[in-house]
Amino acid sequence: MTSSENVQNTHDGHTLTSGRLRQLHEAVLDIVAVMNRPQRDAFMVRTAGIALDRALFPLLVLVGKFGPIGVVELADRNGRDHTTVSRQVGRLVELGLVERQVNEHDRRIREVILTDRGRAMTDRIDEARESLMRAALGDWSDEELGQLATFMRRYADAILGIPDHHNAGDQQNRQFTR
Amino acid sequence: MTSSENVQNTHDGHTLTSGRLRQLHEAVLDIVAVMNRPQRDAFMVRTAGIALDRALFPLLVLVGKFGPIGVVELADRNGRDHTTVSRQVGRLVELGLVERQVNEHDRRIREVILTDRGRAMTDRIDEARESLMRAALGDWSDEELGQLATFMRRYADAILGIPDHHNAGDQQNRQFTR
DNA sequence: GGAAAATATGTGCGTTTTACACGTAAAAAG
DNA sequence: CTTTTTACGTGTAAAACGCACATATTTTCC
Repeated sequence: MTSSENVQNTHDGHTLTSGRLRQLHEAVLDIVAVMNRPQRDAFMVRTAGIALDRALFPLLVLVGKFGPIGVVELADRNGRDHTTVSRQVGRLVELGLVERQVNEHDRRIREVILTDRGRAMTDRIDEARESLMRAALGDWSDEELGQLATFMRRYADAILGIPDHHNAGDQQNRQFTR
Repeated sequence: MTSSENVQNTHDGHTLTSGRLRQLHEAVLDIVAVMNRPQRDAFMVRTAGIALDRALFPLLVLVGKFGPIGVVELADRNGRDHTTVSRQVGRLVELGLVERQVNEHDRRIREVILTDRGRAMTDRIDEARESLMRAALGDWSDEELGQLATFMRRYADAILGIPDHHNAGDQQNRQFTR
């Protein structure tokens, strides 16, 4: 049952070697590692010139990117329980960086949106990130960048499409805490 | 200073539009979101048939992928302080999933490696992940998959290359806690 | 139309996770 | 060979987190 030569036919006749998938997974792990580096956030926040709790930074960025956005969706994108995110949003409100507003079509949803101050901050963060990305990707050709972006988008959509699923709390909702 | 038409020349004459970079960043955010979903880990762990604390799972996978690996490097890949990871490794040792061994050439480093039991577990996790990936990427052609993997690897290397850097704690080592 | 189920959000509260301060040991730099 | 840097670990206290539970709104279905 070693997987070194494991090959499996897919429904439409293509084959995916384990090796290729592992290679892909390894690259993704590296990317996630970089994105999860706290120093990375720290640099951006410092550039933006504002002190912000570690846990709040990714939320602010997500609100900027995907807002107006509900707490549950925000929690999903952030990989945290919605109760945790709810509290963190509360802190962002206190800091004057975001606001809540009831969704027009579904009054259960209290959308989170950036305030002017929050927008100013994410703008500076975007600039900092863009600067870093330019430095990292400066030697890529325009065509290559286009292909990269296309593949990334397509891959993201593919894995986003995996049924939320498998996991979907069954037996108990409890997490598997030891 | 709006960025809608912001274009900047790079050292070798190419241009990177902000739009393209933003598009790329958004895709990366989606990917990271999926990877960070706790339910995802939960599913894998359940598949592997063993209860494992949430925080321990990513470490086990990293040790399997990159081990033997030192605590500091593990901490970097995991985006946590090395003291945190040190303790978590201790727990993995207690669970009999990993072992520590002093590096032969640098006795400061206590490499972390999988035990047979740990390897058996990561093998099952790998199978579960592979199954998910096949489901998600089953309709990609072999050529496309190759390109995807290549681009991912190249992008990972590019951002891994960003000097650890900018951030590098200066004034104080203290994190920017509020 | 209305009961039942599903979804979105939020608070109480105990647990888990995390990082800073500090110390030791080994290697690298000078 | 002294100084600096790097790797690792423990004490301690705070931050982050999630489950149980409750409310409000929408959706489902008979």
